Amino acid sequence: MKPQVLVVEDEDALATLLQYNLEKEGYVVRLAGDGEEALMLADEAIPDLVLVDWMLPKVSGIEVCRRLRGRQETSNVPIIILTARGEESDRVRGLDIGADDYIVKPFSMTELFARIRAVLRRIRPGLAEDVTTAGGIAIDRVAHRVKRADREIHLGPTEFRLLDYLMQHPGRVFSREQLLDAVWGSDVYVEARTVDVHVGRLRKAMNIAGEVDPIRTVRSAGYSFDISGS
Amino acid sequence: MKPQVLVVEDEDALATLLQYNLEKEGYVVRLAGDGEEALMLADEAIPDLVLVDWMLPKVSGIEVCRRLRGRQETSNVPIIILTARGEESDRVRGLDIGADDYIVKPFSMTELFARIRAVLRRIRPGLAEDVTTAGGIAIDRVAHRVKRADREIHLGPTEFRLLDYLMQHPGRVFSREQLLDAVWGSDVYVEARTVDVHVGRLRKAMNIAGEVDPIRTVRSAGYSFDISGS
DNA sequence: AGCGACTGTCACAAAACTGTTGCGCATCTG
DNA sequence: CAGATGCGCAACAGTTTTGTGACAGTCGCT
Repeated sequence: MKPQVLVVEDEDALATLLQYNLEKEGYVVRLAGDGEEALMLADEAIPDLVLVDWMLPKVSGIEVCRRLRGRQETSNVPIIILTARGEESDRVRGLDIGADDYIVKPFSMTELFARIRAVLRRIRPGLAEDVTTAGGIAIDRVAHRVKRADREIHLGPTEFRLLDYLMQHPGRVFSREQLLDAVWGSDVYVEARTVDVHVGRLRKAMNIAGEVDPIRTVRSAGYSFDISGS
Repeated sequence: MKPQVLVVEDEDALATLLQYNLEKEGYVVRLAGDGEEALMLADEAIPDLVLVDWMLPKVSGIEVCRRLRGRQETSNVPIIILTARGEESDRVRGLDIGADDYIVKPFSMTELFARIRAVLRRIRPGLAEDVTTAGGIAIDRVAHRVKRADREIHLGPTEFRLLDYLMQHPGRVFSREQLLDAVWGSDVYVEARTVDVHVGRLRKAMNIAGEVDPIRTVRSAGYSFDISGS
C-alpha cells in the first residue's frame, strides 16, 4: 500500500506543489491548511508520515508535533518539519519536540524525497521495504509480483492492492468498509459485497494447489490475513 | 552484483541526498561522516568506489585519499573528490594524490552518475558495464548496438534509450510517467500513451523470431524488463 | 527540395478487469 | 427446528486499460 502523507501547510502554492510531487513519487497525500485541520485529519485516518510547516495559523507546527506525540495512536508517526532559512535556533527545538527531521526552505523535491525515505526507513522499515513475505507468500511492490511457494501468481490490480494491504497488517481484521477505504480509496462508492468478490478472486488465484487459505473470514466482521489459523 | 559506493561527507543533507539518488541508480551505499569512519568502513568491506568530500572533520579528504592509496587492499579503489567551487588549486593536488576524478559542488546528479560510470569504466571495467546482457539480449551503450541471439537488432534512438533504462533496472516496474521522465527527460511534455507506442515498437523489433517477450506489461502500473519468471 | 528515418497522436479493436446480482449453502438465534 | 443472516461463487454486462496500424509532422542529409 502506498504510504500516506499528511501535509500541513498554509501557503497554497507550496501545498499544491508538495501534493503534486509527492503523489508523483507514489505517496497518497492529504492536505491540511492549519494545525486544527491537521489534527482532525490525523484522527480520521492515521497517516504514515506528517510533513508540517513550522509557521502555521491557529495551532503552530510545534504544537501539532506535541499533540500528535501526545496521542496514543499517533505517538510514533514520523514527522518532518518544514522551516524557513534563518530559524536555526528552532531546529533544535524541532527535533527536541519530537520531529524526526527538518528541512529548510527552499528545498528541492529530490532532497525532500530523500529525507522522507530516510525517515520512513528508520521509523517504519515495513513501509520503505520493497517486498513483504509471510507464510510462503511474497509480495514485491517494486516488481509488482506475487509468489507463493516459488510459483508465480498473477493478480489483477485490485487484488494486488488488497493483498498488499492485508499483508501489511497481518492478523488484523478489517471490515468491508475499512477495506474499501484503504484499498479502493475513500472517495469511491462501491457496494460492500464487492469486497467479498475480490477476496474470492484473490483466494482462487492464490490457493491453486490446495494450499492453506491465508485469508480468514471473520463472520459479520470482515477479513484478515493470517498464516496458521492461530 | 551492485557496485558498492562509500560516501564520505559530513554535511547530512548532502549525504542523504547522495545516498537516495545513488541507491535509486542501483548502487549500494554506505555513509561515513568523517575521514576516520571512512577508513574504518573501507577496512570492513572494500568498496568499489569512494566518493569523498574535500573538506572533512578529523581527517581531511586528501588524507583519506592518501591512506586508502597506501593500503594494499584499497590501493586501487577508484576515488572521486567532491569539492566546492573556488578550490581550483586543490584540483590538481586532488588528482595528484591519487583521486581519479573530482566534481565541483553544486553538481547535478546526472553529472555525478556520468562521472561515476566513467571512472568505474576506466578503473574497473567489469563494474560499469558498457554492455548489459540479460536473457540473450545484449545492449552495448558505447557502440549503440543491440543484439539478441546473435542477431543484430536495429532500434531508433528512443527505443534504444527505453530498452537501456529498463535493462538497467530489471524486474522493476515503471509507470508511463516515470519512463517519460527517465527516457524522454523531465521537461518535455508528451502524451503518456506514447510510451505504449514505443514499447510496442521495441517489442516488434526485438521479438522478430517468436522469442519470449522480455517486456512485461503490468496492467494499471506500467512496464518492466523481465526475463521469464525470475 | 527530396528522401528516409524517426516521433508523437489518434482512433479503434482486443484484452483484462470490475462491480453487481442472484442463488445456494453455512451458520447463527431463539 | 424454522427463520434470519452472512458468505462463497458463478455469470454477466459494463468499464478501463492496452495493443496497434495509420498518419502527419520533424529532422538531418544530400
